[in-house]
Amino acid sequence: MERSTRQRDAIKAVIDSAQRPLSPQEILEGAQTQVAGLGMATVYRNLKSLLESNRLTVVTLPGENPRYESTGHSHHHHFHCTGCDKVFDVHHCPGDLLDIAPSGFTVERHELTLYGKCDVCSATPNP
Amino acid sequence: MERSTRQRDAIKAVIDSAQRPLSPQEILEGAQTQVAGLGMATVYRNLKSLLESNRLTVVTLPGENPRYESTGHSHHHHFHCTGCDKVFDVHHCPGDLLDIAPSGFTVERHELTLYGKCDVCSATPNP
DNA sequence: ATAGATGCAAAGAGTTTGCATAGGT
DNA sequence: ACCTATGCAAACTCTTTGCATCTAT
Repeated sequence: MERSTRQRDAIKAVIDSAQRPLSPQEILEGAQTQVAGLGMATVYRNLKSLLESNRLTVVTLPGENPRYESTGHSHHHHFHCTGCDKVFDVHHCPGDLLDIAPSGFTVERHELTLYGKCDVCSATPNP
Repeated sequence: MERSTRQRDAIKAVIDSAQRPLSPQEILEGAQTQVAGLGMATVYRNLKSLLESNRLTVVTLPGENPRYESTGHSHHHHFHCTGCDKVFDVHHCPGDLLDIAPSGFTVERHELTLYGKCDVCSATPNP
């Protein structure tokens, strides 16, 4: 069975407490404040097992390396602000996308990313 | 100015004639049928310049390496088959996603990816 | 003739894996 | 005691870059 180690607990804690998806590097640095000698391989191994058990979700933005966030939250999407480059959760969903796939195709799930200006950047014409 | 070479022409031709986004490897293999000695570095260099001049679009799917497709296809989305791992264009669109973003947010564009089984994989219970 | 383009190989960046050891159960 | 998890380093994959050569203009 899966053991509870200081490393694993630290990694989970960093991801769970984050307000946004984190890169492996950010996760490493965050967890290293609790477990000094933590290595990147351990981060990746834990990310992998967390992903396989669906406790983690990958967030892939164009041109950027993958980021990871806790699955605990309900189904949601992302809003990528083209002004400040932050990524926000969007908890609404267009739903019912089964009918837009070509006939014969079976839709299992979907990912939606919105691009635009967040509330702050919308209110600030020129940063 | 930009020169017209056999390599560049072959690379463009492969991408333009594809009905789906292609990986650098697929582009290399396709273009090599026309230009035997073509190297991967040349593919990447051309992808880069095509991207910079907006003649190409990156398609970045979670957990996948980037794929490339020619710009100028009308607005569409992607369907990622979890069976054969190919990516298909989806020309329908749920449209009108402005209202699902938080208030104060301005939506400029959106990306939608469907996951499931393509027609071939849907018809083949066990590969 | 000249400057951009190519091919090769080496270099980078990110991620994975083999192996000996530490540590949870 | 057993056996998973870790740390380190090497291996791997994907992408970029340096350099000599080629070639379109």
